[in-house]
Amino acid sequence: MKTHLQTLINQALQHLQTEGVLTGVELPAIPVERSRDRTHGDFASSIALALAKAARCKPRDLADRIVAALPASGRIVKVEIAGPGFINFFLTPGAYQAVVAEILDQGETFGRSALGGGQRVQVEFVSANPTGPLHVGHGRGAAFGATVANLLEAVGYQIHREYYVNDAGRQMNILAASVWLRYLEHCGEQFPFPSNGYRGGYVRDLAARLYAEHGSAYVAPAAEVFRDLPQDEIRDEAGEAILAGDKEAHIDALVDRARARLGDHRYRYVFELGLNNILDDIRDDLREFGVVYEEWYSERTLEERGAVNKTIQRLRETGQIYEQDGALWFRSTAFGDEKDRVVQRENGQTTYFASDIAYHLEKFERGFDRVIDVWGADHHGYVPRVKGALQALGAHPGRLDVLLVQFAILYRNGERVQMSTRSGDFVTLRELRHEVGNDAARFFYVMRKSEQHLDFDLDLAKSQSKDNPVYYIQYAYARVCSVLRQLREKNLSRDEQRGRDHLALLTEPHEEALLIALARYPEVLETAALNHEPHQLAQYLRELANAFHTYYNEHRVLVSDDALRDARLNLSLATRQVIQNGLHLLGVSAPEVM
RNA sequence: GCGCCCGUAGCUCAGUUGGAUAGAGUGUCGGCCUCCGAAGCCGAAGGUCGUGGGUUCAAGUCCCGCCGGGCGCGCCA
Repeated sequence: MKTHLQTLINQALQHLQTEGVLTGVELPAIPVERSRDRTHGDFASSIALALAKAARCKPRDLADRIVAALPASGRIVKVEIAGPGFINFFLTPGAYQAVVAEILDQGETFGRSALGGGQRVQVEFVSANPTGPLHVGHGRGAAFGATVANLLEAVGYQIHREYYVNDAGRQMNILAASVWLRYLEHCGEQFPFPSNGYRGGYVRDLAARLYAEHGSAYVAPAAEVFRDLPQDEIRDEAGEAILAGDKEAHIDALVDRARARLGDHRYRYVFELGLNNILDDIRDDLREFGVVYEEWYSERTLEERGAVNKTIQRLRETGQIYEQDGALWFRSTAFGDEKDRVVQRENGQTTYFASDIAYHLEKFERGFDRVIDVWGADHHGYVPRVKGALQALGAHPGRLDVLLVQFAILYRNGERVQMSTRSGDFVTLRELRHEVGNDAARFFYVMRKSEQHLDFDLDLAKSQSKDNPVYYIQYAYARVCSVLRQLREKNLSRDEQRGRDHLALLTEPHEEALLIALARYPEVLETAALNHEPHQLAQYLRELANAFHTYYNEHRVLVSDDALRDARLNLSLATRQVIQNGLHLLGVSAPEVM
C-alpha cells in the first residue's frame, strides 16, 4: 500500500514538473507513513513540507497542487490536507479487508519478501569460549543473534549462521591445566588452586571423568608440579592483594608444566576431553534453545592452515606493524583506535586479536556481501581495532556490522540475582531455560532494544497471566484454535470461500483496527530486519494480540449468520496465521491449547 | 582522565531514522462473565522527554556544553 501511494505521489510530482512548478528540482524519496492518529487518515505524506522551499511556495499550496494532480485510485476514498501541509490518505474498507485473503493465500510466507535480493549475509553470534557452560549473558546473544538472522532471512537475505569456536587459544590450555589440577586434587594431592584457573564445578566433573577413564595414570606429585613457579597473585573479595605476584605468568607456567609432565599425547587427551565435552554441552544447550548454526568454525583449523601467521605477514607488508619490547604491534591508532595493539606476544604466541583479524579477513574472502558480529557490549572497545585491521588489509570495514548486546540482569522476588564471575557463581543458560521455559526466555531476551540493559524478571517470565507478554500473545493464538473447536462442537458449518466473498461485512471499528494491525506485519518485519531490531517484532505481536483480544471481547465470531460467521472466522484465522509467523521468527512456540 | 552506550509516567520500556495533541505494559483506583477460554476486556489517574543552549517550517529524535548511571581503556579473551 505504501509503495502504491508513493507511486501515485511520484506521478503527481512528475506531472507538476511538466507544468513547470518544480523545474530543476531533484525529487527525493517520497515519505509515506502510517498515521498515528486515525483522524489523520491511514497514511500521511510530508512531501509538500519537504519540497515547499524548492518550489518556492507555501507547503499547503504545494500540497493542494499535488493532490489535484494525483491519479485516481480505487483503494483511496478520500485525500485531505491538514496541519502545516500534510497530505492524508483515507483508504476504502475494501483496501483493509483485502489483507485477510492475502494472508490466507500466503500462509506461512505472509510477511516475507525478497528485499534482500538473495545477498549473502553471515551472522556470527554467541561464539563463547568452550571453557565452560553458557551463562545467561550468552543467552541474550543467542536469542538476539538467532532472531536477527531469522528476520533477515525472512526479508530475502541468504543467511549463514556461524559460531566461532575458540579452540586454539591460551584459554583452552588454561582449561586443560585446570582440569588436570582438579584431577590431581581428586587423587588426593593438595595445593593452592591458581587464581586464574577455571574454578567452576564442571571442571571437577571433567576431572572425575578423567579419573573414571584413566584411574591415577595421570597423577604427578603436586610438590613437583608447583616447584619453582612464578608466584601467583591472590586477592581477597574486596580486591585487596593478599599475595603479590603475576597470575598470568603463574598460570602460563602451570600450563607448560602440565604439558611437560604429561607429554604431548596425554596432554592432548586432557585438552580434548575438556574441549569436546564442553562444546557438546554448548551445542545441546543451544539446540534445545532453538538456536542452530550452519557452521561451527574452528579457530584451530584457521591456525593450522597458517592463516594467522599469513595475516600478520600481510599486515607487515602494509607497513602497519612494528616491533617493540620484543612484541609485534599493529598500528591501530592510524585507524582511529586509542592505542596500538599487540598481535604477537614477546613469548612468540599470537594474540586473540591476531586470529580474529585472520578470521574476519577470511569471512570476506569467503564471499559474504555483509558480515554481522553479535558481541557483548563489554567488547565495544574492540570494534575500532578489528575494523582498523580490515581497512589496513584492504577489506571494507563498512560491510561489517558489529551489534552490541548489553547484559541481562536477573530479578527474583523483586531482588537482583547476584552473579560473580570471580567465584564462578553464575546462572547458566540451561538453568534459566529450565526455570522459565524456552518460550519465555527467547521472548524476554529480545523484547528490549539490544543496547539497552535488560531487566529479566524471573517471576514474571514464569507467571501465566496477561502480565506475561508471552502468554498474552500465545493466548490469542490458542483462543482462535478454541473457536474452531467450538465450531465443530456446535456443528456449525464453515465455508472459507463464503467468508472470502463476504469480507465486506467486516466493518466494525474493532475489526477495522485488527485489519490494520494485520496489514502492518510486513512493514514491521522489514524495519525490524533492516535495523536489526527484534524487539520491534516482539512489540508488534503484543499489539496484534491486544487488537484481537479487544475484538474478541466485543464481538462474537460464531454468530448464526453464515456469511458473517465465515468472514469473521477468516479474520480470526488470518490473525492466528500472523501470530504464528511472528512467533516462529522469534523462536517461540504457538500452542493450540494452553 | 579519555572513549562508547544509556537517561521518556511511581516501576519496566516503546516512540515508524526530523513530523501533527509523546504512547504501551505494570502498579493504584473503578467497572465487565446465564454469552466462542476472565490466562481476557473497558475506564480514570499519572509527563517542564536528566539539564542549558544551538540547527529549521517542524526536535523525545540531529549538534555542542554540563549532571547522573553503565561499560571499556592488558604482551586477557
